[in-house]
Amino acid sequence: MNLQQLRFICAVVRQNFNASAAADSLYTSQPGVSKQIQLLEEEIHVALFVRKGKRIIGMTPAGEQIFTFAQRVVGDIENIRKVGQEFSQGDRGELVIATTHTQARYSLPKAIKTFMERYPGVQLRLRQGNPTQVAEMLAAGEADVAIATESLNSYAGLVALPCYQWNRVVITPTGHPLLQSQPLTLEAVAAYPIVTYDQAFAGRSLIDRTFANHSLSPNIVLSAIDSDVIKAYVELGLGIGIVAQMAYDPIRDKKLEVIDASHLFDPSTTYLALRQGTYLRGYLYTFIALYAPHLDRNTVDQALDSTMASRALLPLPSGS
Amino acid sequence: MNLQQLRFICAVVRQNFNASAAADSLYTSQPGVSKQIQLLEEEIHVALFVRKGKRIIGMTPAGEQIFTFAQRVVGDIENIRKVGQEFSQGDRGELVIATTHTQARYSLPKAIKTFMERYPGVQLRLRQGNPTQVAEMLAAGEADVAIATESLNSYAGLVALPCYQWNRVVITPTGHPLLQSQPLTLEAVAAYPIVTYDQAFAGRSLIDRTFANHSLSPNIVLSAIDSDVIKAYVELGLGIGIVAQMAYDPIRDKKLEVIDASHLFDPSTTYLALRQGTYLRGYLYTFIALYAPHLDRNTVDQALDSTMASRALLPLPSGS
DNA sequence: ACGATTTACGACAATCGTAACGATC
DNA sequence: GATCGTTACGATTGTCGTAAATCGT
Repeated sequence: MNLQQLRFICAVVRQNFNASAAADSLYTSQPGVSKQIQLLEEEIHVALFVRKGKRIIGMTPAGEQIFTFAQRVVGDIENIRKVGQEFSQGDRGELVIATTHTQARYSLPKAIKTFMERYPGVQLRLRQGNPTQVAEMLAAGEADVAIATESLNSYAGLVALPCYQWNRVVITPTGHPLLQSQPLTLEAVAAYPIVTYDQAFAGRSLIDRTFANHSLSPNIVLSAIDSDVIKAYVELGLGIGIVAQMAYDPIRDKKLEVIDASHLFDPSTTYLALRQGTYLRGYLYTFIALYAPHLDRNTVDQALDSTMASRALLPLPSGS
Repeated sequence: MNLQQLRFICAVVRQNFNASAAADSLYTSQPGVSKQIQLLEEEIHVALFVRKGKRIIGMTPAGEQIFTFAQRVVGDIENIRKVGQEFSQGDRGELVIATTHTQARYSLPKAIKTFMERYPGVQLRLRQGNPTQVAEMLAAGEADVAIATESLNSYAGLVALPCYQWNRVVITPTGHPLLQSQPLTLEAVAAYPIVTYDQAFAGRSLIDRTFANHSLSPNIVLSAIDSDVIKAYVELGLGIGIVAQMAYDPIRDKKLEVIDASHLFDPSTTYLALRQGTYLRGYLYTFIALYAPHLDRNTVDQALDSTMASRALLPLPSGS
């Protein structure tokens, strides 16, 4: 048995049972992948993959069980590498943050700036996507940490930590009639065409729910992935915008006016997620503390361990 | 990086930082072990072991962290092997039970007999030792399951499941004066020389505690590891015996008389322990259910997982 | 001086990639 | 016919064990 063989298994599964794609993803030849998998199957006398003729189309039950172990092994090898880097070159390395546009653009810059000054040897990479993609990147090991407002809680193998709460503002072109209605009500907002976030982004589901709870059917004329696009279309007069408060910049956004809407919507919470069972580089703790000061090293460790704690002894059965 | 390298690391640690012993335990040459470890250290640019000159005397902090991961990897490789065996030859294999003499002699035979009839292809091995050794055998992966009355709860990485409760009897040579004292009291027992279990065996600590709680200092003239030895010396008239009830056999032990002592001592519980994170062969579940019928497969799985369950989300800090 | 570790070296085995073949959609 | 997987083969690399050298107790 081999590490390579286990890596190949994981890659083939992750590439939807396509051995060629798996080979590409590991920068090796496809025959090598096939052969190693065959060798392993031969060694343990069990078929791991279901083949239809020569095509791999799925896993056997044994394969599924073995896959879970193989995954953990591959992850642990990665962990060992990270420990090595941590001790050999503590403040050099790579930090990959998977996040959404809004976080990358508005909530992260400050922490990232401080971090880069303190760790000039760390290469920072931002990988953007929608919250689901962000969670998947983290789960697949393509990122060290994920930051997003939705979808991070439900993923198995990930631990989500609350970072901060935020609420929304309504933005309008200058001189918009909505600016007169004081105080702002949901009904007033729903009377105008609305531009806001795409489904599954930045608490869009909460916006929908809020309107629905008041039996309102807002006219959402345009939905976009990021706050900047929304602002641009609001500037063009296509409608009023509902965006995260942090996305409004009074200096930059001179052509927009802002009305606080925190009394209309429940606050949303932005989470930071980590993969369970992974070794965290020292500078990652630092970064997390910079971004969310209440998440110090102990708190983070505890949260990651809390899933492993709480040993429960079974009670004795009533009979002798 | 290599599986072999990780195995070597684990072996060296387990052999108290003796590379030669590690090599022997893995049936390979000692230079090979040294070389592979050096190669790994070179690859990750970190010393794993602390050397005094050429002698390995301990681990570096990095080494300790890596060791924990290496251990898990080695365990998972073993798990993969077991899954393979389970699916390729479900009712063939090996079952190693680490247990104490009393369990092996008096509580296990019935379950083992039934088990062997049902699984003629499984090689059963009983490994005996004192409760601490039993726990260590299990933790080291030298046994699949451990059964003992003490010391199984405190071990990290092991999960202990209660099997059954039992109490003690006093045994005497025929015609012993103690047989007249009805009902039996602790004071009466303490008046005679006593033969019972060795320290750390079969609830000996509970016996000591019970006497101590009554401010009695029993005269324990002989302590032995197993019930049979105790019975032999009681037959010789060296004293009265305190043994587990199950160890008294009215047919075999014709030269002994028995007095129930369950009103004098609190019951003891015999536990069955498993290593966390190990794949359990199907027949092991069967065996456990034969031995302790309330421990069915689901119950066991749940107990093994319960340490991993209970995800807890941290509360938000009070300030936004 | 002995036990233990590292270094050196040679034989062997395993792995990898290219090329050709077979099957499937 | 294009994609995907297996087979075949040669070059390279890595691994393992013996023998010798080195270090520390």
